[in-house]
Amino acid sequence: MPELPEVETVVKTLEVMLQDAQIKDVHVFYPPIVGGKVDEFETALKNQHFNEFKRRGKYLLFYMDDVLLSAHLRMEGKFFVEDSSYTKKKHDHVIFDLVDGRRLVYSDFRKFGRMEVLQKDFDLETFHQLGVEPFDDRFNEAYVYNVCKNRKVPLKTLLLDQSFVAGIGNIYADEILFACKLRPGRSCNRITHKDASNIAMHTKRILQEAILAGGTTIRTYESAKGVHGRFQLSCMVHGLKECKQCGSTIHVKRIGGRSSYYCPHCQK
DNA sequence: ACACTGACCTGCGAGC
DNA sequence: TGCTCGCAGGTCAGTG
Repeated sequence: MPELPEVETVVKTLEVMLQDAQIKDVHVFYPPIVGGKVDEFETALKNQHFNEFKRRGKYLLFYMDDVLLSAHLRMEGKFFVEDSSYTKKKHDHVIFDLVDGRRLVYSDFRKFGRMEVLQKDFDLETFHQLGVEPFDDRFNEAYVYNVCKNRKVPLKTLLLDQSFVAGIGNIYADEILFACKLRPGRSCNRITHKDASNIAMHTKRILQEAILAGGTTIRTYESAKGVHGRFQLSCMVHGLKECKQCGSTIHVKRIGGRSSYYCPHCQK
């Protein structure tokens, strides 16, 4: 389940593998992935070079010669760089043939991922209603507190709201709230300035640590052909049965339609 | 404006 | 064994 740190790792890995590579041909096997406009998508990307690699929230951004290609992996989307002998597998939905003979393969067994071609000068500030980046200085105590005091949704729901802050998914939302000692179901408008400060601080810290964990494995990806962005983060609550800190039984509750893990003893 | 729900999709594990 | 059912995940359209 790629969240911000995984997307960051995938972008960095693809940058190493694909810098300056040129697309010779594009094959779309499942049209909804590109919004149904297959011809437009293929035509726009033919002969284009991969010039710059960026990330916005959980979106991958490829700056080409004349256009910007964005990709969202959703839950299961993966990019692989293969050689010319590669044959299409069942869950491959988009294949980019490169001029150097390699193939960039987009594989996604749930068909949830999406790609779109945009203008190069597309305003990323408002891209898909995305909010501030977690590492931006604007994501701070004052910002968190001011948004929270006007909202009544559970904190967990707010952290997953991409227009509040871009890039946090279900796993990190649970981990951030554990670090802040706040229950996921706590209403936004019932937090203190100190809580807001903790949310901003722990969000940055946890995402940064996860990026570093993912980053250390980039070399492995280079030798292998796959680009997974799969990092090993030791979770403190998400997916666990017992709290690592106090041994209490972890509770699982559905909040905002998602499974939310928390320790009833450590989180108030 | 905000809050909530269902659709999208497929593999897998639980229960019958 | 073989079937059905529900869950997992992020985003967005639709509804209240």
